[in-house]
Amino acid sequence: MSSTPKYKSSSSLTTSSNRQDYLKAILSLDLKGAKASTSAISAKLNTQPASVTGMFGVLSNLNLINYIPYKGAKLTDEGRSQAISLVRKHRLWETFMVEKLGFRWDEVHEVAEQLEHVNSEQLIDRLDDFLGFPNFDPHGDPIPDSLGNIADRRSLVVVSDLEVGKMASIRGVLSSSDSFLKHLDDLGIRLGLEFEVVKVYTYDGSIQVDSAGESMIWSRKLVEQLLAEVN
Amino acid sequence: MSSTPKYKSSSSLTTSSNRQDYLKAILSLDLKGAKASTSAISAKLNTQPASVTGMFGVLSNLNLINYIPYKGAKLTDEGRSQAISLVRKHRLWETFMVEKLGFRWDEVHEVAEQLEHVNSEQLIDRLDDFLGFPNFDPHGDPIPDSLGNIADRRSLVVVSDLEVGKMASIRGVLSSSDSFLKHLDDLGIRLGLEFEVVKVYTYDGSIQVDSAGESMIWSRKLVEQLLAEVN
DNA sequence: TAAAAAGATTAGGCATGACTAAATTTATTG
DNA sequence: CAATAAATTTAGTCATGCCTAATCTTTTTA
Repeated sequence: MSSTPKYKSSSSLTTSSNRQDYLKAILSLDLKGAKASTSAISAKLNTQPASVTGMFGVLSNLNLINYIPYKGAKLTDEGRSQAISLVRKHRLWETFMVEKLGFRWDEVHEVAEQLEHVNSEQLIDRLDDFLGFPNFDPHGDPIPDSLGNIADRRSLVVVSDLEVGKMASIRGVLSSSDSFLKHLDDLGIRLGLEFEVVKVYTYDGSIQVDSAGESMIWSRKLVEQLLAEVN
Repeated sequence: MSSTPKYKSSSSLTTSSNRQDYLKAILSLDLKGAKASTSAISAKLNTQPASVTGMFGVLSNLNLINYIPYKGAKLTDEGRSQAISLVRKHRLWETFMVEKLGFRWDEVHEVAEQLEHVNSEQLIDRLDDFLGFPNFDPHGDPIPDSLGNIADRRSLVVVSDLEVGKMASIRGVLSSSDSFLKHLDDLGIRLGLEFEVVKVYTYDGSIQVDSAGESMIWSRKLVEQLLAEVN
């Protein structure tokens, strides 16, 4: 006798936007070293734990996760690959909105949540090209490449940790508060800005930098929230 | 006694992507002067007429259409406004894909169908700005502005109808066949290309044009498929 | 280590949107 | 103008995902 499956599996080629959200949530917990429990996922997605149990059954049948009741879910290779693809899309769209459309770094998340579900590998690869194959998004988070490889975020350093004489480029921020981003705007500090650390004032932790022939002083509070990539 | 509504109305603030598709289909028929019958809509959306009847009930309760059973549907002001907003999004995204990402004019429709459902007026207004507030999409169809005004497509002319001495810019095509678009590519004819009609050869209908200091001859078959805006 | 608390799963519903088959209305035509 | 054909609507289902309430498991704690 054939065993009846506990959960119905849908046989579509593409993973629905809904299911993709679950995969992304599981990946996000996994990267933090946390267990993908039904309660943790339900908190992330604003649903009820019971709904998560149901979806775990579906994703399990689709071989996107390995799910052991009461023990949480783990992404399969295919599930992880799809989740990383979503992260790639999300971060590329955020980069597009900030760099090309002039949005502030804290305004783009929600819209990117929608854009990431647009289904076209060609679109995203061309967007990647259009943006110059960036390695990091406006928040300093690494953008996976088209093969799913993720640059090491550790290659970014907080500007306050840079030594005198170092050349570097602004890549992201640790804080996305409105006042902070406005302040950056006022000082002309944008993504990609190249600069050299000229002097570090140990008295108050501020540093003097040269950028595009101009010299300025950045406060300690400022440089502790700025991420850069050493050139 | 209170009358029970024939169809349930959902009380969400935003119109679901699904319902938006219906509004767009109704608008499209309306612009062609055709009646929005259940069969016509079902053909457009690849569904069954019975499904359309159901959705007409829903849209009617939401005051997005006026629906009289057996008589078809008409958009209300609100319904029309939402449909036009979709068309705007669709055509701006198509323009973006062609002009910025290098897609061909016949490759962009399906992806734009997805992008048009991204919900953010700010996003689309900034995209419009980024693209330079274009009046026509790559197919020569007018792009509604942020207030819903649509330019008159009649301000475009087929290049074969231009008179000698006229300055004009390429704005679209009548055919989107692969071979035609490749041919345009070969000749360096792109959207926005400015040119002047120098001579019309009545013998075979070909015309001589000057563009960016260069002179070339376009065949009759070619110019009958090209749309331009007189400068 | 047994009882209580916390977490997860099952059971039973509901809304959205789609489908098929049957019934009804409108249009066509002999 | 009646009868058939075509179009439309109604009735009854189904899949996806969500919810609440009730029932397990697992973990904590006395």
